[in-house]
Amino acid sequence: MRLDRVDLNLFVMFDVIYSERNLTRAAEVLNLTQPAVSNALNRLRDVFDDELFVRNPRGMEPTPVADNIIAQVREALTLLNFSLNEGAVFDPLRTEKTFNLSMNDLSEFMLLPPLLEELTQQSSQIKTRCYYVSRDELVKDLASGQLDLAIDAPLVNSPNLMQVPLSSEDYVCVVRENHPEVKKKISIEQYIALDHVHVSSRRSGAGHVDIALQRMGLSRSIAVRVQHYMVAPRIIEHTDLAWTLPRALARRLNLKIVELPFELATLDWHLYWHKSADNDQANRWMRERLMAAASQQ
DNA sequence: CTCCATAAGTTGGTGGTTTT
DNA sequence: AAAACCACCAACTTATGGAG
Repeated sequence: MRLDRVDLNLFVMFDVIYSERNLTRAAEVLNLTQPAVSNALNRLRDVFDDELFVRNPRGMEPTPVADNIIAQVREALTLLNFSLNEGAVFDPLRTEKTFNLSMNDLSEFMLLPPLLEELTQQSSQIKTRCYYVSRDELVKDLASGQLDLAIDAPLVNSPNLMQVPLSSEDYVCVVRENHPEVKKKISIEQYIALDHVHVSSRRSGAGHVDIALQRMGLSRSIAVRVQHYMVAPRIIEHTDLAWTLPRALARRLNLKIVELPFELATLDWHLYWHKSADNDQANRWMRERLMAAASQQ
């Protein structure tokens, strides 16, 4: 078999199938339908004259032949990928690329203004599209290239994802100015006595604050639970509710800030990208911009 | 029920031929 | 030599069958 008779894309598929051990998931990563991958695998089976993957309860398990060639295939793909990015020098001033970023509304609020300010100052043609992708879809979307980067809590783990800590914020409590009970400081008893706003993208389950309180044998009353950070400030303005939030956000609101009367772990955000984008100049450039934006807080 | 394979139909790209 | 045309084929899609 000669190389010029083989579709080199089949090796890309081989790499993904080997990682996923599942043709349906491999298809999602490759942005194809399941039968397309099934057919491609058949073509690859012809090339190697071997089954390459056999179905069993653990998924599509590689044959010894597949195990033998995977390392070389990956090495070759890495080299090809590298030469591809070498050739294309990324010029942020000329590229019209659209970056797709997954982040929640808090990250959007905190990071987009400094990021976009810098982009416009450089009169760059780069466009940004932000939408939140849930954690179970994140790895797939980053792998397929639908997403370039994601910002999330340090919970997402996958061998193919790269990550770097982006920011770390301690929490404070806010109430409206002229709140009848809360003055400059509050005790833990006062904190518990207040009714609270809680922000969480999940529909139920204990949050950060409540887990910390539980450890001390305490609990608080949550009057309203909402999914987005940016609705809470207006709720606080119009009620006597309290809200526990990252300090960097609190500083940007016209609300009374009081220090928490108990220890609470920081809120950490990580930046995620797929390992195939690690050497990509555009991706690397945007990572640096986001890290710079995060450090300006 | 989940996941892979196959069938049938569609489409976009390639190479060969003819026309300008 | 370039452009226009055409026929073919590979690889995709959707729909469906069938194995574990």
